[in-house]
Amino acid sequence: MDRRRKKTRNAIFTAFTALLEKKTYSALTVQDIIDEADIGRSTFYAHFETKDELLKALCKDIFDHVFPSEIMSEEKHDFSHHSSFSDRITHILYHIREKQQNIKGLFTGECGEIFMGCLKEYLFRVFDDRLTEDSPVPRSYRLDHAVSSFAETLRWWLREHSEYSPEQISSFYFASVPIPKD
Amino acid sequence: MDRRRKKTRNAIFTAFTALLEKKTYSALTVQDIIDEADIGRSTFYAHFETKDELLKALCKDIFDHVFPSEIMSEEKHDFSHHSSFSDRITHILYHIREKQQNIKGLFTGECGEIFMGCLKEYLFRVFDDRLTEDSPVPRSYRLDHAVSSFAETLRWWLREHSEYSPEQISSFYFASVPIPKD
DNA sequence: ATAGTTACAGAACAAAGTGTCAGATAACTT
DNA sequence: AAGTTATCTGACACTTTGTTCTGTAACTAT
Repeated sequence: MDRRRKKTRNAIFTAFTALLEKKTYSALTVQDIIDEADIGRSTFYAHFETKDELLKALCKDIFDHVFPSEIMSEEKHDFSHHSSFSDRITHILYHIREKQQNIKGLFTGECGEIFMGCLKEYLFRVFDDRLTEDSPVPRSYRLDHAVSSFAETLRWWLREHSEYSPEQISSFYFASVPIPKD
Repeated sequence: MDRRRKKTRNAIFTAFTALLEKKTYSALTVQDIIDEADIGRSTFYAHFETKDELLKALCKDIFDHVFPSEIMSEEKHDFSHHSSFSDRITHILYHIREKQQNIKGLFTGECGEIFMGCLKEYLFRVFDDRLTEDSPVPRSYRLDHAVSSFAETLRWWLREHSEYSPEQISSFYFASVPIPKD
């Protein structure tokens, strides 16, 4: 990828994240981003069709870091030789905390819907093979519940309770959701 | 309240809900609502300052119906003589299903954030006194988890699994969340 | 019933944002 | 060194926004 392209893309991401600390997502205009990133109008549209596409691209960037391929279900075979499921969850929590500053503003406000939606897509793949087989409750419900609960746990954590450690958060989660820890 | 005011307010609500089935919330303009409701421009602004305020008002209207005062925690004393907590939950589920058509579009898309936020405010009051006292997990987390899980349960139900009865949904919920049923 | 109040329609308005397009310059690739 | 690609500046028509004005119709209270 062209250096110039990388540089501009990054400038847009940085401006976007910075602005989200001052304004809400819906109040944020493309014009604001252009001014903050100090780029030409057409340059923005050369990178992203809309504000929503920009947000989605940013989410993907973040989650590709938070969920490295060895943590995803598909590759779990290598991983599970070394560690339990709750270890995988704790790993994810550490990665989330690293990106805390970028993520915080995305949980709240109107962009939360898109951000949480993207987060859940990744989580579905993490939790998909962790459900017990026999239950009177539909599998679809249990998977949705495990995923949604974890996503909301992250939101609760970063919103106002970041004093807890990743290990503590993990224990809170497994104490509240019927998912085996290993 | 003035008849004319009620009538116009209702026309706006109706137009708004109707439009949400064709367009997403963020793509919806005040102009669209004005045209659909067939009212003057200044009339809209005489009722609501912004699109968001309109949405919030609609949410309040819906939830004041879904959560009648006798179901809310404050008034539980009268209620609990006759029925268990899971009965109260089932009552809520019936009310939700009644308003299904109005609610469905509000769960998804960009307005979901505001809608879910409003829903949770009501739910916090319903669940506040239903938590067990002694637990190693912080009370704040357990309350947030119970509320979020229930809100997401409703979303799951109406999104793609409305074939289940309120009683079934209630049983799925209590099977997955550590909250006493009575 | 009459007088006073309140809500609405219609139209006009400036201000701001949107998305696109052309031409010029600079940075990159081979 | 030549060709490609990304960016920049400026401009464009268009839509949306929120406000203000005037006249008219509907309501309320005495």
